[in-house]
Amino acid sequence: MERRANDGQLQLRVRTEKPTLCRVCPIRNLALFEAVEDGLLDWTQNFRSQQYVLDARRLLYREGDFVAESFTLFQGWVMLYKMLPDGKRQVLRFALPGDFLGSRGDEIRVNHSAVAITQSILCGFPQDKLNQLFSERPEIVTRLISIQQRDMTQCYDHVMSVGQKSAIESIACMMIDLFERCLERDPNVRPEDVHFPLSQEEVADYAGITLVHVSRVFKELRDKCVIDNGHRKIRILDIEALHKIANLGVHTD
Amino acid sequence: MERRANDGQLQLRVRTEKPTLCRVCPIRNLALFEAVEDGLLDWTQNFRSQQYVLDARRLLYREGDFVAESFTLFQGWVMLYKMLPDGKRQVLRFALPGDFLGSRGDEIRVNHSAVAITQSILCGFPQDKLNQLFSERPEIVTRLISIQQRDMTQCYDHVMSVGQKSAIESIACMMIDLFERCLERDPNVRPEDVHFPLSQEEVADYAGITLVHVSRVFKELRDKCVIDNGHRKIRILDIEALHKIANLGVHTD
DNA sequence: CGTATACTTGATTGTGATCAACGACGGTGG
DNA sequence: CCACCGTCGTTGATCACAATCAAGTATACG
Repeated sequence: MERRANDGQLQLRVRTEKPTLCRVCPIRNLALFEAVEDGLLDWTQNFRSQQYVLDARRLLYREGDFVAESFTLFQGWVMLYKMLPDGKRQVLRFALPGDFLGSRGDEIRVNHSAVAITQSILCGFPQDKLNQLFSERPEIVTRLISIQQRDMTQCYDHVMSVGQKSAIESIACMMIDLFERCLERDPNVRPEDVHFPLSQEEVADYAGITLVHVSRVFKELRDKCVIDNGHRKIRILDIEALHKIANLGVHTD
Repeated sequence: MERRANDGQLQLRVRTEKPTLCRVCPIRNLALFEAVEDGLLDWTQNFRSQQYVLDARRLLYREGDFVAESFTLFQGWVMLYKMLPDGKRQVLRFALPGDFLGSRGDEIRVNHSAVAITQSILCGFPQDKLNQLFSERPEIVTRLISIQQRDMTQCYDHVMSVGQKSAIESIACMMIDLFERCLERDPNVRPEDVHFPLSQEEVADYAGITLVHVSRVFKELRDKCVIDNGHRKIRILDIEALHKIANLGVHTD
């Protein structure tokens, strides 16, 4: 194995442009503040420390770090992963706009790393302010619990996929999941315009197979006109076909 | 494939013996009420609906069910799993005494099933009472969030294990995890007395390999005097050796 | 004592890993 | 605009880990 030495610097820049406002946030319905009533949004705004920019390939945090801030991903794609001593990498999750990247407070180390796939914008919430917010607005706590439970559900699906499905099934599942999440974020987009900014290596490390094999599976799917792919670009052509391949369970919700 | 048709009835019996008291609960330090101060325990007690008994091999709930109650496992082992249409099963988690089995309320279907491995006792909390409890005791919400985050961390480790590790590494990880959790629950037990009431098929479905292969791996570990196993009984003989085999990451926490 | 469940072992197969080389594309600097 | 280089992707040959198929033995349990 012995792959990339994970030497990217932590490089979260404070965003210099005028920060966007919670009040008019286009992804709020997906995010932690979904539960907040409109009149309160200028107030919750104050609990956000900064908006940050994270360039592609830069680390948001690294396995073992103490992270004293949580984030809502506002724009871009962020990838969560873990590494083994022998250099093998497992991708745990692809975070899309609206997703909450929560730490466990500054006294506990995170057990995974997070890196930007594309240039990303994040809203930062210092842990202490977040705790204060939680104690004052119980509906936000309820929302957090519900977000965590959804994440757990997705993680269970992921375990199922990696543990029991064949390479092609696993990849089909993954494509369907990402596709649906993209549509959810941009309901008006034409399905044929949806694309994922992922390399085959990232797909491989998510699905628990090798990048060589991903290439072969992609070729097969290309030949069947199910997907199209190029340089860090994957496009779904036939979502129905993917569903047939994916071998989904009955209650994937 | 085409395995067992998952036809066990849901069979949660109300426990007839005198219910145990939260106030003197031996596993409270591991459970949801860890955060509750002693003086309040008689009060929290009232939010518990019943204590239940679930016999071995009986289902607590089934994938797709609406579950209107959450549980704290008081005694026994419970297994969470999902199934694929083709009969493949993925075990998601082994719940041990003190673990919280939380539903998402009665309007959302659970995406996995739960079955007792050994006869188990569970404390039941109806969702509405739980919500009331949460609104009155914020420290319990904090505790729930922290439990969920720990569960997430463990699920990430599981994905890593299933996705990137070899069969023997994956099994070694699993044994270490269970061993540590057993010691945590019974700090005074002699390590050589710890054993897991698991069949090789359950181990296989957790690690994402076949039961035949588990048998071969177990034989290898037996030959090296690392574990000992028999009829639904696995015993750790050499935890150090397991650590060497397990290929653990640095920050598994 | 008989039957079901759990486990073992051998033979064979196959999916996906590994090794290796090459090709395509995009970005950068001259 | 072109040459260069690094990243990304493709393809073929070979290998290995674990799956599958198939019988068998032990153990628990009624």
